Amino acid sequence: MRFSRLLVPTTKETPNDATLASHIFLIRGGFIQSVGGSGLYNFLPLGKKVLDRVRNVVKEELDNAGCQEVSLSFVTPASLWEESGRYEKYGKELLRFKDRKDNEFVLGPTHEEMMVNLVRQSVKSYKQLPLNLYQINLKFRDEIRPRFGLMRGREFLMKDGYSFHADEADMKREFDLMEETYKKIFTRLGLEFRVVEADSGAIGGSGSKEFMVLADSGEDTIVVCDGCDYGANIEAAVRREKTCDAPVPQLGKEKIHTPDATTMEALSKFFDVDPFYLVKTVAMRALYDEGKSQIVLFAIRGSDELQEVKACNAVEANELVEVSEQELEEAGLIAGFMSPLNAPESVRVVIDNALKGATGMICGANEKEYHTTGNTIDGDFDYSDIVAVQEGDACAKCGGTLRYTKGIEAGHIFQLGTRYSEPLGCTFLDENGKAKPMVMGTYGIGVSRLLAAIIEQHHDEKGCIWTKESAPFDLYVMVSNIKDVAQLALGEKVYETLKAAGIDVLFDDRKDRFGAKMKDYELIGIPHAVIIGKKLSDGLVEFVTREGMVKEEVSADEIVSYVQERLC
RNA sequence: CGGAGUGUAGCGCAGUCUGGUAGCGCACCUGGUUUGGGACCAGGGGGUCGAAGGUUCGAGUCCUUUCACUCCGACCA
Repeated sequence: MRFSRLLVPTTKETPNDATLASHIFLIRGGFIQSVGGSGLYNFLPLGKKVLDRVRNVVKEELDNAGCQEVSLSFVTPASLWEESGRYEKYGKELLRFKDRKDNEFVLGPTHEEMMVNLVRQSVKSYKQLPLNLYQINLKFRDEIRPRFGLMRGREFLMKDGYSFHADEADMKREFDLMEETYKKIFTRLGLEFRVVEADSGAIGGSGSKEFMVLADSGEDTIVVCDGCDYGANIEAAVRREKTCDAPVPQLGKEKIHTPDATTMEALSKFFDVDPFYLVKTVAMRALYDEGKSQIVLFAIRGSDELQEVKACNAVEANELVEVSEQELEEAGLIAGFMSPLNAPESVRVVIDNALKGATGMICGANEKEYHTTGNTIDGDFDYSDIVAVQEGDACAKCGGTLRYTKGIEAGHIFQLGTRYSEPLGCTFLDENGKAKPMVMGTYGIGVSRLLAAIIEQHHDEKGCIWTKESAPFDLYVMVSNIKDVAQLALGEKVYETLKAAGIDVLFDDRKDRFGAKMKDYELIGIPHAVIIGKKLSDGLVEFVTREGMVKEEVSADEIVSYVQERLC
């Protein structure tokens, strides 16, 4: 491709809303273009090329693993979503609309329902199983707050795969195969990543794993162990039960006047006890289908933090929202002095596993300006793991030290079981002619997000540094001064020869000066370049490696074979 | 959803306080010079000043309403 013919609107200036390297360089490099903000982007020729190359890597590895590509309608009938029960569960992120006949539709944010619908219509026998179908298609999620360019757009390209099995064991086999396949994909793309245990979110199911591309700018916090290979999203991370060196407070069962002790810190000072022996009670409103809701008190140790996703799962709510003091009062609760022990009947109580059987605990009294001491937590409550693992906690697996790191969720695989096949009636006949729901797995990769992830990991202050398999071109060839007949002639020859040899070359034949072209090269970030310039009079050209901007002088006569050698 | 901010040329911004015929940089077009680190000179095109209503002889500027976008927060009671 000749640069003079390519639409690459590179800019010197940074769009004012871009803060992340990937966002800045993808826009400045002319890969993508914002569509009036709000998380929508156009892919320009360079961006489309990268997208296609990444997509091809994904497709090749999946096809190798025996998956089959399909393409489902992006517009999906609302009735399917009602059938699965997700029409409400998914909430406001579902973009709903009506057609001229007043039929309701949604733009697919993920396609479990559609794929199950496809399979239930065409698969009837155990002989047709297992089956792994995927597509690489647009998705739309009406995000609360789109940001960071391609990292969290509303419309995005996603690979979503679904597998169908006769039994649990076969589904697990496929799940492991997908984990291996995903590792190959991310490795080929040149990414440093970590596979971690995860929460299943709105998709549902159990035993899910996320593929986290490690980057400080990642939106997810992941917990990793120094001692073993344990890794988990903070939303799902577990730890070895915590202990406290400070002694159990020897206070009898009493009600104490504690006027200003409305925070854990103040309470800890007031009684001079470690927060470990305080009960922190967090009130939240749990939202359910059909507008139902309930106030829930989550009780954890004062030294812990509530993990909201875990808490939400513990009460099987669609969402947790905060509760105003007024609402608390109406429910018979007093902010700052709440207790799970004698809570009003209308509120639900969930107690963290770590508190089960705890003694000597200090709690609110459910009475203004009073706390009670000497409590033992042993009642007949709902117990659940609802705390956030903290840095320095001990690994449940090996006892090593856990620490936080940041990651970009690039892939997520789930063991779904019959979560969708059952309500949607996706059954098959087994060897005995009995109808059974299929056992499913589902597997996603954020393909457009991967472009951002690659740049987050591979860039410098000057621009992008694409990895071999993601680069928009294999090689960039620059003629420094196109008015120099010898330079131009060599450039044309190198371009044509390498192109014929199957190398994808971007040939910079623009009239611009050396500096401007160099800036563009560095911004666009093709892995290697050949620069034909002044030294051609001495029979020399330069071979450049974008990573580190390493320049090597090569004889002009040998440059073609040199490039072929280096690019293989 | 709460808080803050911004809407003026394709992009980045000034002008708004104090009302008087819309400006700068980048990008773009024409001609010329220049060619190893985002060149220079000369000329040029491009605007319903987010939208609606109001005040005024006159509104980008003041008032009211509204829409959009961006940032921060979402929880330790």
